Amino acid sequence: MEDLRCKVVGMREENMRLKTLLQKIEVDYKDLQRKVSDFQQNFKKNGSDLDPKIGDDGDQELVSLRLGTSDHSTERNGLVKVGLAGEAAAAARNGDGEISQTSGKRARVCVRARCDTPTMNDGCQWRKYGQKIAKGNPCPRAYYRCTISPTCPVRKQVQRFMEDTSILITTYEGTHNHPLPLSATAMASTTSAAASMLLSGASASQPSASLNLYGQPQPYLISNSSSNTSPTITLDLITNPSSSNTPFNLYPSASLANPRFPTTNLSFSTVDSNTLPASWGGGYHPLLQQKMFEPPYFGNPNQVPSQQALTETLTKVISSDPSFRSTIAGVISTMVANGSVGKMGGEIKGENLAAADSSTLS
DNA sequence: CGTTTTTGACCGGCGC
DNA sequence: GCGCCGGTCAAAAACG
Repeated sequence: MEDLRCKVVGMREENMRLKTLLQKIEVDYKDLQRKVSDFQQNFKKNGSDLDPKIGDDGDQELVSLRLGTSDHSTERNGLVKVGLAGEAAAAARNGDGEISQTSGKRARVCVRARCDTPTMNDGCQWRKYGQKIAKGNPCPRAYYRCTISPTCPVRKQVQRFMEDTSILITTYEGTHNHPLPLSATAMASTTSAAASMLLSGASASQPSASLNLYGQPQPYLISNSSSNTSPTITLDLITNPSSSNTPFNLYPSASLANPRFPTTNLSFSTVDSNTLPASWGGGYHPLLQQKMFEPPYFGNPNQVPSQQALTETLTKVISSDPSFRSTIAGVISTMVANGSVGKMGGEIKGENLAAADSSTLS
């Protein structure tokens, strides 16, 4: 009983912190947006070789900051239309059919995670349509397509990591052309934000862009072909015992350079948890799942003592890393746009997201 | 009986 | 041009 009261008090404090955090995110986002706007204007004035299509759509917002929500009008109507940003961003940039740097190749988001089940439950419905033994990895690679809509082009590849078969490597490709179930939105948001970040980096021909994540080679190569043919961003959700204390790492440069496209790696490993969320069924970013949206009655008791530390780390990460900020903003904006926040549990709706305004976040 | 999975065949891109 | 390889197709099998 006493324990429960402590937890409730803890949750309230947590909510207050998160509320503050969200306000800070919003302020940072606006600041970032302003900087991007300035950046674009400078480029226009200076006759830069940056893709002229960027920022031409009137609202002075970089595609990359849209975090993968491919259709604003749809979003405003309360439908969630999220997915990998590759096609959406490319389409936005190439409204007249102009070929961008991606050369028609879709951005891929590769999620590496520790998972016991054959596939990660990301909330979507998938139908397996093929399986292959890829060269260099004895573990078969399975091919799935989204079956929520018969016309949905989204595919995913699932393969076990050769050197540690408990690690599941899921590669998403394409953009959902239909509303997603609630449970699938956060994963799609996260991957779409990641893909947006990748494309925002890939679209810039100069390394000076503030969101540029260019040139972060993969520390592990899953197979050498997929990453060679498409720009790929890797979300690493695997605990790395040797990692530093920050749960969010941009991998330092490694020796495996991608010959054709940049590969960006984002690590969401935490020092506290040594398992990946067994299920993405909750549909949240693992960090968010643990820290923001997990109702106390579902909470893992083992995580309670470290919550404050994690919160502090999260705060530090968010305030220090614009890319992660973008990812979180993407998730939050999707939730807000979907009106789904309240369903996600706890006081997050009434208190924590009161300050969140979808029009400013999306 | 409808849906999903399995699995060999096929196709296209790429390197030599 | 040829062979290799990844990705997809589609018929058959399995499943619920």
